Amino acid sequence: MNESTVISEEFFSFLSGKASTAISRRLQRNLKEVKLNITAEQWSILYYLWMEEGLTQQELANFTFRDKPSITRLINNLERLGLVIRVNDKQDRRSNLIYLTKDGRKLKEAGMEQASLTVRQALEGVDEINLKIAQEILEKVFQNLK
Amino acid sequence: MNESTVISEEFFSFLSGKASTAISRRLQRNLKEVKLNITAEQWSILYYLWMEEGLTQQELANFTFRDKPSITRLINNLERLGLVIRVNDKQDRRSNLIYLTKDGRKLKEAGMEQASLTVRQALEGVDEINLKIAQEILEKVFQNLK
DNA sequence: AATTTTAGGTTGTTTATGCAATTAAGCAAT
DNA sequence: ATTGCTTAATTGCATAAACAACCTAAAATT
Repeated sequence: MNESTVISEEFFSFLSGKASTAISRRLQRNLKEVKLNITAEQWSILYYLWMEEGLTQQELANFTFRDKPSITRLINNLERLGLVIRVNDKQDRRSNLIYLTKDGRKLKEAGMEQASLTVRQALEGVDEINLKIAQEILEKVFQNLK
Repeated sequence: MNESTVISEEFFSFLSGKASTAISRRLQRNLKEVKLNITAEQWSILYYLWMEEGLTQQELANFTFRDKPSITRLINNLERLGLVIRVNDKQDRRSNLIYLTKDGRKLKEAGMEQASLTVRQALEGVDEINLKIAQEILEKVFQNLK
């Protein structure tokens, strides 16, 4: 892209993240449809915990590309909902290790199913090869700016 | 995409909109760098007004894919900053037509320049053809879900 | 060992978001 | 003209975001 890049309407759409906004709204809706009363943001934290428990808040911040205060408050809310608990790390007393509660674990199946549904809905009619290209571009953009 | 779609890490990155988050954070930073004290979201409203004044709040909502309450509050803030004014539409008294103030118009050049800078930074080393593909995929995703 | 620097979390403040419910104006159709 | 439906905008409520400032513990320097 050269110096004289002009911002087009399409480009603006790209820049404004309309697609990802649409995805997260749809996820929210799909979660609600099966009575999972968690937000899309809470889902994104749970997702990493479903993969591996005992992550620190800092690790969650890195995974989800949010700042530390955002994670503090998301964990606060998830803790209030009884879905996760903070466990102080004996090795490094600055850190909290975040674990799922039984209730938190129980949401995994339905939570993943609704996410998978959301992805299917989002990608209907999307060519796999082009999708791969799009992912790479977005990854490149992210690397350029992070 | 078939029924058994598994959510991968990359995919999650796609879903979570890391790229667009990074873009809007960078835009924010770039605006600040030239002493433009507006948020990226405010910028996105001003962008459409710089293109055409006298849009209704509903039109701005459609353009920016936000709901009406969000626009109400963004306009409130922009009005408080003295950058826009609401003018009641004589033809349809339910509508507000949003106009830029002199100060609001003055921001156009610098505002567009910083956005353009942001885009250049985001797309460094990105192939134009693949970029086009990525845009199309995102547009398709948006159409699938909106 | 004492001091400085770095790292993990929290709190405060401002802004933004989504959804639901409301008000007021326009439109339709009897 | 009155009733009912739709549309534009606002308000209330809960959640989330970014940034700065802060606290405490760990690590690094001297």
